[in-house]
Amino acid sequence: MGSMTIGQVARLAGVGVETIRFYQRQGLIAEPARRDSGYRQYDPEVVRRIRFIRHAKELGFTLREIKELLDLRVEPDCHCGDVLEMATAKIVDIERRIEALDRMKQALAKLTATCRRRRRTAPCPILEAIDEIRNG
Amino acid sequence: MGSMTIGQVARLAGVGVETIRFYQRQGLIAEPARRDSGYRQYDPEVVRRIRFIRHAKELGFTLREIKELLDLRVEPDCHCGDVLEMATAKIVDIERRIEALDRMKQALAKLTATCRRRRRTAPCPILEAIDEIRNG
DNA sequence: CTTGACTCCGTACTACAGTACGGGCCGTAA
DNA sequence: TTACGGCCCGTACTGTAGTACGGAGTCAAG
Repeated sequence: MGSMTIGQVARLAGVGVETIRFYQRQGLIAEPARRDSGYRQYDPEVVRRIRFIRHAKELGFTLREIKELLDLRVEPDCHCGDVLEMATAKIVDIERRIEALDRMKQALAKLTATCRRRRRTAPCPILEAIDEIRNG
Repeated sequence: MGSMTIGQVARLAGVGVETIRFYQRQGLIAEPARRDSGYRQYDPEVVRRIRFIRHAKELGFTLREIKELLDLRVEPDCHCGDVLEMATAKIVDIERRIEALDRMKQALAKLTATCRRRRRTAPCPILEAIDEIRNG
């Protein structure tokens, strides 16, 4: 019973079948056992692993980084320091991205406000103003 | 005097020569005048246009959207409404991205904090916890 | 036992935004 | 005049993360 097809795993993990094959090729998921027919036989555990990948992606990690994370995980004693380092770097990265997005938002908000207030004859301030925006 | 080579434009605009050719192919920049030799002759105005593209990119617009923006700009009377609509949609989009990044950051921050506090024998909480994170 | 859904494989294709390549012409300074 | 850097062109390649395709074999229900 403890064995699932790729389609079952895909449905449970919330990804497509092709995505699983792709993750396999990328080394994010181990090559599973096979039936005589060649059909992949998955341990239900792999569902957790794919969800891990999904969530890590949502956390802003790339597949490459996720692979590193998963590889660390496999090592005998988990090198928490390495994980911590990656996570901390990722936080800094995320903060920078938030700041940049916030600047974008402020700039656009100001522009749309001006735009809504403008007189019929005035030029569109958004197009005029994008030139002025500096990032950082 | 009023005419520059592609290399000069590239330097002033802060992009590569190939990027300018690429923008040309994508219709973001008009095909410029040419010398007899075939060399592109740019009006310095194009530097502003490329900077516009760069800044719009920084504002989170894709090249496709930037093209629309630039095309709107060309139309006789600027349809500010359309621009406003795009900008407003972009603000909503940016807000969503900020929220997602903020959730990521909170999650990672909590994890690294736990990680730093953990006892030698405890499992690495980051790897353990990524499974638990839900995104909105 | 047949039908239809599922799975196999490798390859090719998608979008995005460039970046690189190679062979050949052009422009300018020494 | 020659050397060197700049520019021409089309095409191909990069990386990221998948998605699609097509022909063949397989599984399970009716």
